[in-house]
Amino acid sequence: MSEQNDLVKRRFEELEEIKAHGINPYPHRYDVTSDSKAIITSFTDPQNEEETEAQKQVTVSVAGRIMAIRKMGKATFCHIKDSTGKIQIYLKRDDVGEDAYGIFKLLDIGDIIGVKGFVFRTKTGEVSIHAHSFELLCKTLKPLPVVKEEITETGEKIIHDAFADVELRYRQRYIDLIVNDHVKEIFIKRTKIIQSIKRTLEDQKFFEVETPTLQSIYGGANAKPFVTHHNALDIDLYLRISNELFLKRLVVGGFDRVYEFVRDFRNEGIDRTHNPEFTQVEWYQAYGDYFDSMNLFEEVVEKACIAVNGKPEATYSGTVLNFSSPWKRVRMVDAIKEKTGLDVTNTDKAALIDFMKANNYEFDPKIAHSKGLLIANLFEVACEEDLVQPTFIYDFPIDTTPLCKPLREYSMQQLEEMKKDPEQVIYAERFEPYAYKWELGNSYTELNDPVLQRKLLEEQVERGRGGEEETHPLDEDFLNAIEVGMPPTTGVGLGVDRLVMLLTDSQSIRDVIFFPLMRPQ
RNA sequence: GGGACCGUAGCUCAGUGGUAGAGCAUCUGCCUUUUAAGCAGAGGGUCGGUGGUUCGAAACCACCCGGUCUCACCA
Repeated sequence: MSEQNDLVKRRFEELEEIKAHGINPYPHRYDVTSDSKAIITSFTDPQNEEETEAQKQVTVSVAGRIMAIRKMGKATFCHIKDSTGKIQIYLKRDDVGEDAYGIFKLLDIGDIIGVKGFVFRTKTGEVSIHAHSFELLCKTLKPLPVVKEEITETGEKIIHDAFADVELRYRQRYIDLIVNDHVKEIFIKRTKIIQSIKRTLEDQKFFEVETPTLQSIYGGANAKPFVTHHNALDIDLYLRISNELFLKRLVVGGFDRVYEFVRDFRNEGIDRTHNPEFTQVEWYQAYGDYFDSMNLFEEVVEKACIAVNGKPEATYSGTVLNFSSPWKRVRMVDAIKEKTGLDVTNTDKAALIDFMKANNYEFDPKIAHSKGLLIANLFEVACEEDLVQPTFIYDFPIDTTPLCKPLREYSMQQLEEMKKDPEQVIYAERFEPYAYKWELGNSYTELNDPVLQRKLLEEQVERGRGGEEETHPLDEDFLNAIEVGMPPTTGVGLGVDRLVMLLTDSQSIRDVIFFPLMRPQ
C-alpha cells in the first residue's frame, strides 16, 4: 500500500477535515465557462471607472490544478493550471467568506479547484481572476514536485528545481506532463504531425484501414518478433513486426490507395532511437512506382514540419534540417563512390572485401557470400554519417529485400543471366529517406511478379535454415494473394517516432512516446 | 550482452572514513495586490538492497536491484 510519509499523512488529515465540514472532496461535475488562455488573451484594460465596474460584473468560471500558493494572511494568491495554460487567482477572505477561506487553507499544490470571479489586472501587471467563490473538485493525496518559475526583468523564464529525474519522468508520465510544460508541448506536436500526415494522404485519396496486430505468420520486415499464445485455438501468435503483407493483400483486393498507422513490435534492444513498440505509417499506391513515393514522402514530411514549426525547417541538436522538397536523390552506388572513391559496379567481390578490410569498414562475415549485402553494408558504415540534410538513397542491391522489384532497365533475359553470376549485383527499386543520419523510412516499387516473389521468399527461408537470423517463415497466403494478382504498386513505411524526434528536437525516442517500456520495479 | 557513470528528505542537490546537510515543499505564528512573495520558528532520512573491510561506513570492497550515456545488436 501507499507509504505514509508525513506529507501524505497530512493530506489525509486535511481530507477528513474537509469532509467534516460537509464538503464532498470529489464532486461529480463543474460548469466551466472559460479557460486561462482565452481569459488572458481577451482581456483589455479598462479606461475609466465605468469600464472597471462593468468588468467586475462579468463572471467567469474556470477549473484547474493548483500549481502555486502564496498566502498573505487574509488574502491568498494562487496559480491554477488548465489544459490551455496558467492563470492567477486572487482570493480574499472578505469576498469568499470566512468558512470558505478556512477551507481554502486546507488545500495544497496539486489539488483541483473550480473558481468563479471577475477578471482584472493586478498592481504588478498580471491578468488574474478575483474570486467570488471556489469549489474543491479533487483533493489530492500525493505531493507534486515543486517547480518554480521566475520571470526575469528581460522576460526570460527561469525554471527552478525542474522535475528532471528521467526515470521518474518516464515511469510517472502524468507527473511529468503536469509539471513540465515542454513535455506536453512535444506530445501536442506529435499529434499534430500525425494529423498532418493523415491530411496529406487523405488529400491524395488514400484510404485509412486497419489490419491485424496478432499474426500467425509474421513478415514484411526482418526482425525478431514477440510471441504470444491464443488459448482457445491453442496456437502461438506473433505481435506484428510490420503490416506490409496485409496492406498488399488489400491492394490485391482492390483498395488502390491505402494507409495505416500501426504499432509494430520488435523484440530487440532498447536505445535512444529504438523502443520495442513503435509507430509506423505505411501507405500503398497502386499504379505508382518508387519515384511517386519519393515525391509523396517529401510532401508528407515537409507539410508535417510546417504543421508544427511553421516552416519547412527544423533544428535538431543545433543542426538546421531543411525539409523543403525536392530532396537530394542519390543512388547507393554513387553515394559510395563519392565517399570512398570506389566504383563498386566494376569491383569484384574479393576486391570489395579487400577494400573494406583495408579501410576498416566493418562487416559481419555472415554476409560475405553476397556482394549485394556487402555493398549495402559498405554504404551503411561509410556513407550514413554524412546524410544530415534530407536525402533519398535509392537503388539497393536486391539481396537486401525479397519484396521489391528489380530495376526496370533490366531485360528479362538479362535478369536471368545476372542471377546465375554471383559477381553480378541486381539492383532493386528501393529507396530509404535519410535525415540527420537516420533512416526515416523505407520504400519500394513493390514486387508483383508471383514467380520471382515466391523464389525470393523461399530463398530467404532457406537462408533462415542456414542459420541467418531474423528471417521469417514462408507466408503461403501472401504468395497466393500475389498470384491472384497485385497491380503495379509502390509502398512506403515511415517511422513516426523518429520523425517526431527530428521535428521536436527530442534526444530520445522515450521523449516522444508517452509510456516507453521500462523494466518493472 | 560489454564499458563508463549515477542512486542521499516529497522535489532539486551538497556531503570522500568520525555517526545527516541546504533550498523549495510541509507544519506553527505574523501578514488583504503577491508572484522563485516575505519574516520568525518547527518537524521530516533504514543515505537503492544485501554482505564484507574497519573501533567506526552515506563514503572503501563484492554481489544484487533500478537508471543514464555509450558500444554491440537493430532493413
